[in-house]
Amino acid sequence: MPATRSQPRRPHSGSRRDEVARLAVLHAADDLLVEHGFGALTVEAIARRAGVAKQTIYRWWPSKVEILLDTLIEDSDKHLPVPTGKPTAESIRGYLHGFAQFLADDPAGKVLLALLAQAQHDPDTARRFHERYLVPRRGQERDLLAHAIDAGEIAPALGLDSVIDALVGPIVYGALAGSTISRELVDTLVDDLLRPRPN
Amino acid sequence: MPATRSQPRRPHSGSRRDEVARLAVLHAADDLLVEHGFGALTVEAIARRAGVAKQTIYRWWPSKVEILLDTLIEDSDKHLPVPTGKPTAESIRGYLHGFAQFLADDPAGKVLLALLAQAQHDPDTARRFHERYLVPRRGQERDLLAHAIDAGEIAPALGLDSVIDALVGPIVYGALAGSTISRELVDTLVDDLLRPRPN
Amino acid sequence: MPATRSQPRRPHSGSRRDEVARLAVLHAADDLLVEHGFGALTVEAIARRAGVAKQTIYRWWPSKVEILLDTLIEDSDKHLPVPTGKPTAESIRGYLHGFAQFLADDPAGKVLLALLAQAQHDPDTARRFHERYLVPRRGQERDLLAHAIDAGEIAPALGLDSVIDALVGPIVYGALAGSTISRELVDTLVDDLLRPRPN
Amino acid sequence: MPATRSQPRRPHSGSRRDEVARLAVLHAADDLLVEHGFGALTVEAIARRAGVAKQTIYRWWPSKVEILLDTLIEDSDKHLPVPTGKPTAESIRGYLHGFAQFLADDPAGKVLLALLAQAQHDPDTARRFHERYLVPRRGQERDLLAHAIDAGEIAPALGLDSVIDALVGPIVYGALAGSTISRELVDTLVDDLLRPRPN
DNA sequence: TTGTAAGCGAGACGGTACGTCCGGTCTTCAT
DNA sequence: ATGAAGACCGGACGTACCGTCTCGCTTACAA
Repeated sequence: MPATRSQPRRPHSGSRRDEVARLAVLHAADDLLVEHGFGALTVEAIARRAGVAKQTIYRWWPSKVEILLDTLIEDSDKHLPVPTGKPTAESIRGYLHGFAQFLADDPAGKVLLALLAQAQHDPDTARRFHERYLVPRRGQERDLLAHAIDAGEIAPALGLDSVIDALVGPIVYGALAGSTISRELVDTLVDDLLRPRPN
Repeated sequence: MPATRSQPRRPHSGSRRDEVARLAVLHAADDLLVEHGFGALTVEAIARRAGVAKQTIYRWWPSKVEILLDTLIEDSDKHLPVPTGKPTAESIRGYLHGFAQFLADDPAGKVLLALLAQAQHDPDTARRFHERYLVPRRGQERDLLAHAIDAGEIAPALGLDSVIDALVGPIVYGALAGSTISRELVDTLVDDLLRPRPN
Repeated sequence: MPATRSQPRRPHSGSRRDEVARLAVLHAADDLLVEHGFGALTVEAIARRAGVAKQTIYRWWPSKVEILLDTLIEDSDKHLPVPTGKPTAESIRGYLHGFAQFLADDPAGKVLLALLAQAQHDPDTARRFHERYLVPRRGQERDLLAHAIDAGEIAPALGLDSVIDALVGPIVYGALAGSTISRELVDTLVDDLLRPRPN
Repeated sequence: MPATRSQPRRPHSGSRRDEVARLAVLHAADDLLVEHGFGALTVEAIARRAGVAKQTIYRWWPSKVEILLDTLIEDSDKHLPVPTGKPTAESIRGYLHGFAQFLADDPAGKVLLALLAQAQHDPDTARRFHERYLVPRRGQERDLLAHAIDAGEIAPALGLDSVIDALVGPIVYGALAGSTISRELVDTLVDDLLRPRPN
């Protein structure tokens, strides 16, 4: 019986979705993941931390994975946009360095890794992670490379998807395995795979 | 009345560790993982499937992750040995193709992916997975490359770990993301990263 | 195209209490109780069944118990009035037989039993049930007997409340326990307790 | 993470049912009912109060009603046995007075009333309450009266069940309605219904 | 004629309890 | 000593209602 609570009880928004609650959930999930890992990321803990009823979470998200997808999509568009300006080899290189740093340092990078991991454990997660994140981002990346090819900036010997796998794979794998990917490695990959010497 | 002892009831061994039970647990874990995914891989389910008491599992393995590690190490040494004979660029290429196929088709490959995933969720898993699998195998792979360099078969421009990350990363990432890594991609990586043209 | 207004949508009444909604709630509560028992009698279910917003219920009734009290009082005055005409032993006997039948067959009888039951679980219900139902009715019954005594129709050996308890108790208890009270029992009680033979 | 608990953790009993836990549950249920009413009698509260896991309750009792039935049967056999010795009118009278007091003062009396109430709300409760309590006890009471008739101690004008309803009904109804049944009422009922004057 | 005030259906909100599942620890008993 | 069996505490799951609230609409009455 928590009758001693004196503060005036944040009024809720009525019959429209409560944006405050929505953000509280997203941030609580993010924080819990970063602070205590995916294992501690239970719906109950999120609700507790966000100061929100469990039902409010279940009303809007079918699973905690969708919560993470929401935060990942927002943050990844914000912190790691795929370059859209004039496509140069340098902008691609910069994007890849940014990606490595995103995975290593940004909370949203942990979210990405957690989702990629959870996708191995649960087919539904895999499907949704592909639909909502991997496929759209892969599309943007393909565009980036295609435009750079059109502009004559790069001339990869492999198909677009293969090149992207070859560039992104080591970065992601390094983050998963806990090793740090050297800047040199990324640079070498860019040099070797995107601008094969013409001879 | 001959039927009082209705079924033969495999007798257990008394005071030595029961090898039958050990194998039953390993196989049950493997089967459950392949058939129903990591999410269905509970200790209770393993015990049920193996026809073994839960306590028998906890007596010998501190967690289900160690069970998977046991199966992974046995199977991976058996199905995907790191080449130890005369080191050639071709044997390395063969090893990488074998690795891709191992991840795609072999049940033990699913175990590897599951452990790599679980390592993202749980620091203990990460530590043990590194200690027992990643580090030893990385050591063998480093030896492989070092011997090939000594033999003049390859001449990578990057450090050993970076090269391995660059070669293995795309394969693992492809398996994680569900895409199929083309043989061509592996070949190109081998060509570009291990035998840079001397120009 | 006459069908744009697909269903007529009963308009509500504006700034006065909506009598249609009031009756819908009372009937919904009654029906739910009879059809699915008190356990299914939730405010949400009543609102759903009555086609009424939950808030409309909470605006007018402090609890579902008050809804039941409203229906009980209306129905019990209508279906089981305490006789007020010339008081005879026979009218008392008839009232008791009517009471037994009311409990056994009338939906409002189920409401009475449910409230008597709920009063055991919740002191507020007990208080309100006494105030609004038991006490007034007991008063009418006491008047009935008092007038019959004045008229020389009966001569009970016990106080009024005790006699009423002795007459009504078995009927109620029979209904609660699910047994059927025989007409003979009621008749015997009336004979023995109201008209003790003078010798 | 309640890691500060210093007390040595009552060890549990292994693969046999834990009698300590069983009694803790029964007493917790009883206490909660008496102290805070049936409304506060949730399975979670019982578990909390008994210091027992919820699952331990669900393992042994299908519902909280069965818990109450267990306590009622034990206590009611102990505190209010149906007389079995030489059957006299006086022993019957004593039993009825004891019954009135049991309902008014004994915690187990509250349990009986709560179950009788809950039986009105839920058919399953009704069925089990009849099977496990009402029917057996009614059988004993019928035996008591039958023996007393055989012994010439009483000579009721009604059938056994009707007599019992007439005697017990007012007592139970009084307890339900919160009124106190006078000793005089019980005595009068015994006199009038069991020993009709022979004229 | 037009505020304005109240009632209305709808439904989101913070909570509590439900009954189930599994984790990891413990004890008993047969082998 | 080992292993099968299974009870135990703990705690998360996803659902159902609770009682409160705000929204946008409709209607009736008063200015």
